[in-house]
Amino acid sequence: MSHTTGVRQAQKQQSRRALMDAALHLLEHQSFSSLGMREVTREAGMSPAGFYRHFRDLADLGVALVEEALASLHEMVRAAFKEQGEPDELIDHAVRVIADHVREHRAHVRFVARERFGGVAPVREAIAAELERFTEEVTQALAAQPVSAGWDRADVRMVAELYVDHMVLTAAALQQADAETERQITATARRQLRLISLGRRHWVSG
Amino acid sequence: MSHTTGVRQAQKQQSRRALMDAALHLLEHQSFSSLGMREVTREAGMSPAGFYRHFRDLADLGVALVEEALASLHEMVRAAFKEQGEPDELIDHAVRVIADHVREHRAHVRFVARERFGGVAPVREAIAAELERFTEEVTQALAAQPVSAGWDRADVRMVAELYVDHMVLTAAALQQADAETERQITATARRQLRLISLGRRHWVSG
DNA sequence: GATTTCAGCAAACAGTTGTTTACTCAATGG
DNA sequence: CCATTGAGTAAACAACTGTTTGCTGAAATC
Repeated sequence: MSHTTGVRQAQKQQSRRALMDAALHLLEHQSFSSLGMREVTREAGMSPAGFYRHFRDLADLGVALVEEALASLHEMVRAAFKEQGEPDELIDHAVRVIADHVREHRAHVRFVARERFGGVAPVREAIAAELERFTEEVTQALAAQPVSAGWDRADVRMVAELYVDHMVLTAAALQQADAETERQITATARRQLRLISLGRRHWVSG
Repeated sequence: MSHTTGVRQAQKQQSRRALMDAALHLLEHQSFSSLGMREVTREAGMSPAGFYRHFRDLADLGVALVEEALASLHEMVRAAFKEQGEPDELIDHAVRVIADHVREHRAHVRFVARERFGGVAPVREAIAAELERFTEEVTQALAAQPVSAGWDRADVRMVAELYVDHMVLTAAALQQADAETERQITATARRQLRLISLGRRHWVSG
């Protein structure tokens, strides 16, 4: 067990984490385009030049953050759609899952919400690409539901976009809310989802 | 007519406009928190010190931009709700009004979309306050419609938030779209609004 | 017409920025 | 054990930042 190889890689990855965590921490009070790389390395306890061993750019680090932040979403939706029960119960469950996710990954959520339309093109585009994949996944899940039987694919996709946008916006609102505001937001979100789901059941596609 | 008083104020306001226009122009490629005030004065053709004759802060200028950008919305919604006709026609009209507005005020729309969750607190809060007033206005307009007869005020408000969020998001998407993408976005938006309006008609409040 | 006001300027201020250079020294692999 | 690799450092770089100071000259006031 004394034969340790890969120690070096582990140390490097630890530094990389430190940089990303430092950035994530600083991003709670500012937006990405105002972030300085000296600022990040300072926060991470590293010398400025060391940064270049890990990222070419700050934008490069930003893209890494996007992938990290949105990776967990895919399994989230998969789990949410596997659930079974009354529509209202499914909605309650989905909203609860989102609220939990935000509470556990506040910094990541804030970052995505802020930079979705932010000023740094590579980051913005990475988020768009990831949300696109996400929307496609939701589209497929919705298409498999009995309610969508006989629907145009475009109509299913349209509903998926509505759901995804609503979810992202709810997460963005939750991320900056205290306990009482969180209650209000989730209550409203549940009713909005119920209204949308009502519209779905009465939609005639084609 | 040679007796010119107020010339001074007019010149000052012209410089103020130049500063705001310069900022607005720079904000097409970056976000507000990365904006420098030397950058703004340079773009406006003014010396750095001159800035302080008009604004205390860059944030101060940002808030002024928010008010300018969202001022026109109020008359927009008033006009849209005064219209009469079939629900689908109303939706088509509303979407067209939004698309026109975005085309005519692209920079303002981009600014609001970007800074709604941006990194500069005073700007973010000014947008939130203005959108809140806007949502309240929509709530009242919706409450006056026959469809909302007997509804909880909270339910009406919930629908208003859904509409406003959807409108802002649509505008944000349109602002960075070419002609073909614009067609797709407006087509989707129309269907989404129809689905929501369908949900409204089948909602049982209370 | 003399006096006051005040928008805008030039210059200087101490800090900070991103990037490059030559370096150290521990982990690696033969 | 010895040579190589490469993560992280310290120092220096020109360029830029926001803000203050004293000034100029045209518009405003009396």
